[in-house]
Parts: sequence; C-alpha cells; structure tokens
Amino acid sequence: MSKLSDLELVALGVVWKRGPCTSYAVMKELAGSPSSHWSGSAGAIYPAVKRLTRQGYLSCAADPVDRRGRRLYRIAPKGTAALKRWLVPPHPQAAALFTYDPIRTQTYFLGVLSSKQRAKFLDACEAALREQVPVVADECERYRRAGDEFSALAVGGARYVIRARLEWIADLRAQFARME
Amino acid sequence: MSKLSDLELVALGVVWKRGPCTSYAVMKELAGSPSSHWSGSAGAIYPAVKRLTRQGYLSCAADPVDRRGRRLYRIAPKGTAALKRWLVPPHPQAAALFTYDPIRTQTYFLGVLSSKQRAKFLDACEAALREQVPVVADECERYRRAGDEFSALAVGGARYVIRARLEWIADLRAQFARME
DNA sequence: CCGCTCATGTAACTGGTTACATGATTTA
DNA sequence: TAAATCATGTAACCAGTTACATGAGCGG
Repeated sequence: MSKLSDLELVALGVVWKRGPCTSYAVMKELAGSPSSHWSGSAGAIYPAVKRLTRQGYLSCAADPVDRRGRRLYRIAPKGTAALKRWLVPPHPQAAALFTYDPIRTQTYFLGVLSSKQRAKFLDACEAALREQVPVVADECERYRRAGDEFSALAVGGARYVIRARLEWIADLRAQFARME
Repeated sequence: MSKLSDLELVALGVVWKRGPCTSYAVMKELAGSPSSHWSGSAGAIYPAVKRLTRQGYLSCAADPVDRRGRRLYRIAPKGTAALKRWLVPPHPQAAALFTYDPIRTQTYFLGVLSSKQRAKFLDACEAALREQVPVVADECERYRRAGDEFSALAVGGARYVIRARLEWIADLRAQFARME
C-alpha cells in the first residue's frame, strides 16, 4: 500500500473514466493533454500501469492478451478506493498549492535584463499566453461535447488562471515602466 | 553547452542575485520558497552547483575552500550570458505555459465522488488556498523590505493566480449544485 | 502494398529524493 | 556546554526521458 504517485493516480483515473482500455490509450490521453506536465511517454506509462496492476489497483482482463496483442485494463475495487481516498480531504498533496509557474520563476531574475529586454520578455509571455486561450476553449468544448462535464470544468480552471496571469503581466508592465 | 535544467538556471539566478555564496545558501533559498516545486534538497543542489562550476557557469573562489570548509561560488560571465539567454525570447520552455495545478488534475475525476464528498473537496481546497493568501503577502513584503523589487513582483504573480483559482472554485461550486 | 496508427515494450541515461554521515561555528 | 545552524557531501533508490525495436491491422 505504498503511496501512489500523481502519474499513477491520474492513470488510474483515466482507466476509471474510460472503462476497460489499453496502456496505449492512457498514454495518448496524457500525451494529448495541453498540459506539458504529462509527457505521456511510453517509458513512463507502461511501467506505471504494470505497477498498478501488480499491486491490485487495476486488473487485466484475460491477462495474456485479447485475440491480438492488446491488454485491456479495468479498474479494480482497490483502485476505485484509492481514487476516492486521493480526492477526499484531507489532501496530502495540499503542499502543492503554491503552483509552479515558469514565468513567475523567471520574473525573479529579470533584473539581469535591460528594461528594453524586459519589455520584450513580457511581450513574448503575453503573446504565448494569449495563444493558449483558444486551445483551452477548444479542449473545454471537446469535453463538453463528449458529455464529460467534470473534465470540461477542470479545463475551465485553466481559463481562470490564464486570465489572471495576463492581468499580472499587465501589472508587471506598469511596474517596470514606473521603475525606469 | 548542454541545455541547463530549470533547477540549474534557478541556482544560477540565485548566485547572481546574492553575489558570492555557498551551495548551502542556494539550498536554503530554494527550501524556504513557499513553492513546493523547489524541494531544496542537498542531493539536488550540491550536484547541480558542481555541474554548473565544471561547465564554467559558476566559478569557485579559491577552489579548495576558504579558511573554514566553505566554498564560495560566484557567477561567471558564461553564467550571466546563460541567464540572459534563458530570459530573452524566444523562450524554449514556452510549452510549460499551461501550468500544472493539482486541484485541476483532481477535478477531472470528481465524478467518482458523491455530491456531498465533492462539496467537501471544494471546501478543503478553498480553505487551503485561503491559507496561502497571507503566506504570499508576507513573502512579498519580505522581498520588498529587502529591496528586491523583482522578487516581490514575481511573488505577486502568485497572488493573482490564487485569487483566480478561488473564483474558479466558486464557479465549480455553483456548477456542481446545478448538476444535482 | 505502402504508410499510418495502434500497441507493447525495453535499455541506457539522467536527475531528483530520502536518508545518512560528518564536523565547524554560533547562540542560548 | 548543549543545541541549533552552517556547511559539505554521498549512496541507494526510484521514476521519468529519450530513443529504439517490433509487429499487427487498416485505409488509401
């Protein structure tokens, strides 16, 4: 009953959501996510699914395979229980509330740039963030059409955050101008 | 001239900001950050600083040590250049714009909970986020008092994001209520 | 039949984590 | 002088990355 990693829990969640599916499907789901946090590499997913199966969180229908080489995994009762435990407070990963933001990280060190370069930095960040807006909207729409309201609402969170980061960048621009 | 990792770049930035300092100081700076992304473990920092030194990004004044066992590192010209290259567009890590948010990740799978449990999930998230507000404010104030305006502004970004996530949670609460 | 996607995996490498070990210096 | 902090590190472990290898099945 070792602690499950984030990746393992998410893989568990994907299998729960999809119903019986292959590791490949899980891999594609994660690889397709706009969040670069989930690389969805085979070298991560296949071992993770195997670990989950060995520990009884997933079960593999007809262990060898089906007619052709596919292994269909489904969530086991222990898996559903683990998923619930992950979501029901208290949340052990509550420490991760102060989320990681690469732009914020870089902002700490903007003093190394000239004010002109700093302005360019902000321009680039703003442009990149604005590009994300339709990506998020599409993703949200896709889920909604698929009838997966929870995922749609989850993606919606990214919309709030992107908007906030854009406001913050506007604020930075003003502050930097004042500093000159 | 291999690509530097985020951790290496941040370590570089910390040395640049502080001026000559020890690996220990870098470690403490990262460990003290409210962002749990930077664990600030010795096993990560010491090897990273060594790599940076070996590759010429940092220089170690009087390599052996000073009078007692301390190694004081300072940023080398190559280090400053790398720092600037990191900050000046185009940003290679622009892919990381869709930031990772553990609450969002969990939201995808909230369908596994009962509506009562879901409400509790939101309560817990909201409470945890609200706890962060003064933490961020303090951190911001600390930097401002220390005269480090850039860091203060960086931390300020977290404030925007936390506020946005709280709004999002309010939205989720409303949506969940509608779903019942 | 060619090429794409589905599907499964592995091997070498890298880098971070935990946990430990050591000793000097500072502060209560 | 005892405890805390400064300071340096290492070793075992683990998980993820990149990159490769293989083959079935399907659409044009």
